[in-house]
Amino acid sequence: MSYVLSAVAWPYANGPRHIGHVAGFGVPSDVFSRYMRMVGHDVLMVSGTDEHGTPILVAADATGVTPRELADTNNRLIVEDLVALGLTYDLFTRTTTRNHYAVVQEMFETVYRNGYMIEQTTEGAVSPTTGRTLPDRYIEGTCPICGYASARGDQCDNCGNQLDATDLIEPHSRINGEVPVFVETQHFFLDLPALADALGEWLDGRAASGTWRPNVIRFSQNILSEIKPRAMTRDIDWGIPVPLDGWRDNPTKRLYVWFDAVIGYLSASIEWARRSGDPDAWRHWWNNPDALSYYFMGKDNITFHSQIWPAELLAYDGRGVRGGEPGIYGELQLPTEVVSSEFLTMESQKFSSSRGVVIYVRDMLERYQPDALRYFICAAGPENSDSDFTWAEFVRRTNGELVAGWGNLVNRAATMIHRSFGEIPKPGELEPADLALLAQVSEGFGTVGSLIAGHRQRSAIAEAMRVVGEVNKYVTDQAPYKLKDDSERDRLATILHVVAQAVSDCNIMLSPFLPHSANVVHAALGGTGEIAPMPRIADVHDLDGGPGYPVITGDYTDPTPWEGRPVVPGAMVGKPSPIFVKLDPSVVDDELARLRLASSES
RNA sequence: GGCGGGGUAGCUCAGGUGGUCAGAGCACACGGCUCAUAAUCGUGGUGUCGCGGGUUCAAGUCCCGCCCCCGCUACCA
Repeated sequence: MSYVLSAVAWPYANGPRHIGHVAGFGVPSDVFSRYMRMVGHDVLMVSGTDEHGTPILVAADATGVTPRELADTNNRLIVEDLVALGLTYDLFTRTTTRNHYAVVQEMFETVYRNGYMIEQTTEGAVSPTTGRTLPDRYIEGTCPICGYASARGDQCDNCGNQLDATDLIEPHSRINGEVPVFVETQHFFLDLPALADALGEWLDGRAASGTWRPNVIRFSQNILSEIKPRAMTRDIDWGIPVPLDGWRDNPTKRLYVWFDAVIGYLSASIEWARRSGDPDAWRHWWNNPDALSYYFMGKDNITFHSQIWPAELLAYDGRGVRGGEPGIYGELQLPTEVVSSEFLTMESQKFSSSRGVVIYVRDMLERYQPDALRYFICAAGPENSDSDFTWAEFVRRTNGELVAGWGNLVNRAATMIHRSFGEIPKPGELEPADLALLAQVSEGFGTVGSLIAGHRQRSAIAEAMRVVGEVNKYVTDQAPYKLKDDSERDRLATILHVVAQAVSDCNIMLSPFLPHSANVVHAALGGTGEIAPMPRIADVHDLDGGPGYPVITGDYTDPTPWEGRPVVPGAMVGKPSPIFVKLDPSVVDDELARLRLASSES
């Protein structure tokens, strides 16, 4: 068994998250982590909210609060949403903890000492009133090539040409309309070319493993060919101070949000260890060459996980052309696999909070069961290509597959057992049909498991549902409801025992995908305790004297093994109530009307 | 413009390394069953695999050209 790090993308705390976000990083990472625990690995699943950077500063200014206040609000919203979805983080923290600041600064200092942070002078746009850097994207003007009036500082959306902000005719800030001034400014650049060979070697090795999704490895190798130094500091007053003399106390220089955000995987692991009582426990996942690490995200984050983050690690380890020595954390391991998903669209449109094309996790969970959303994401999510969320498809998947396929099987099984015996009956001698069904279910664990391990969750859940279909077929074929004579009582007991066993096993097989209902099904068949662990929110103190904050954590030790588990004859089976809520078809029109309203108001 | 992904039955989509690869689910039709949230089980598919060339004994599956859709394009998380 191995140490497995589930490194889940850090949701940005400039607002609540929508279902596209959790489809990309949330649910897939949780399914994977739950499964890996069930097969016996030591899983550490960490993440948190990413709270630095210009967008949060801008959003805070717009609403008249401090960036910290804005982050506090959104951090708690996001924490509540992710817990409601049942995502089993060992620790979900945030980037504004003192622990994170210290880890980030240690990374920077070591990378700097090893010679991979180079100081350069650049020209940047700043707001004359605030003195803050204006990122190119926040500058608008007329395109010097085609004359389009709303070209951005980085490119023109009309003619597609790449631009420099200084090229724009009549440039102005998209934030407040003022004319930016261009000034010379000093910044630290991560010397990616000095790390390119090591990065390439690592990527080649990962490519050779054949386990990465093809588009992810291809994209990663592609961007390596145009690698150049990249600024890791900003002219901004919201972020982590640069830990060097002359910079540390400069209120206008901070580390780039992406430099610090990816370090969150390490800092969260360290925070988890410190809270666990064994402050060095994180080293099992980070210093151990045999440990495995999987990074889950949407495709817009690939660059940062297959280039920037590994480059930071290589620089920290001293493995670039300039050599060097690791810092106090020792030699840190690079990602085993970058598991990127594509994008979910909404009724064929790109999600857009500003245009009202969106459904927030919170709104979804207020109206529908968390496992209904999880089922949709697992069965139809953007795993290897973009996929579309439509309300019609959501209702169809829920009613036709979850309710009619799986929920109904549980219900018919429990009803028959309850009426005939009131408990799980003792089986008589098993007939070939009984053995054949149990064998199919048993094989399902191997098939479904290897699909989850290979990040093919759509196929995995489809296979599990196919097994569910086999059980439904068995019930129809054996027709236990026709066995009413006393002379048939033994056979009836045997069939219903086999059904109970098969349903119980399917439930374990589905539990990584549908953890909430797994516990309900388990109880309906007379089981005790929970077979799928659930996360909880804990309000904690900052370990180093900062303000307190909520975290997601949980006890996921002693997992249900990934295999069939004998049902216990004699366990009480009461009259069941439906597991899943069947949706009224009017849901489609109602939700589409809601969507139209939201987009017309925006 | 560059890079990437995609165009397969009415709909949603599977189809690593070329030879049962022409498929699944939904929808639809008919039949069975009645334990179950009218749920379930069985039977039924004559599709130019975007278009045009090419390689090959053999191509959705490889090569070239073209058309269309989508995403990304990094100091925006």
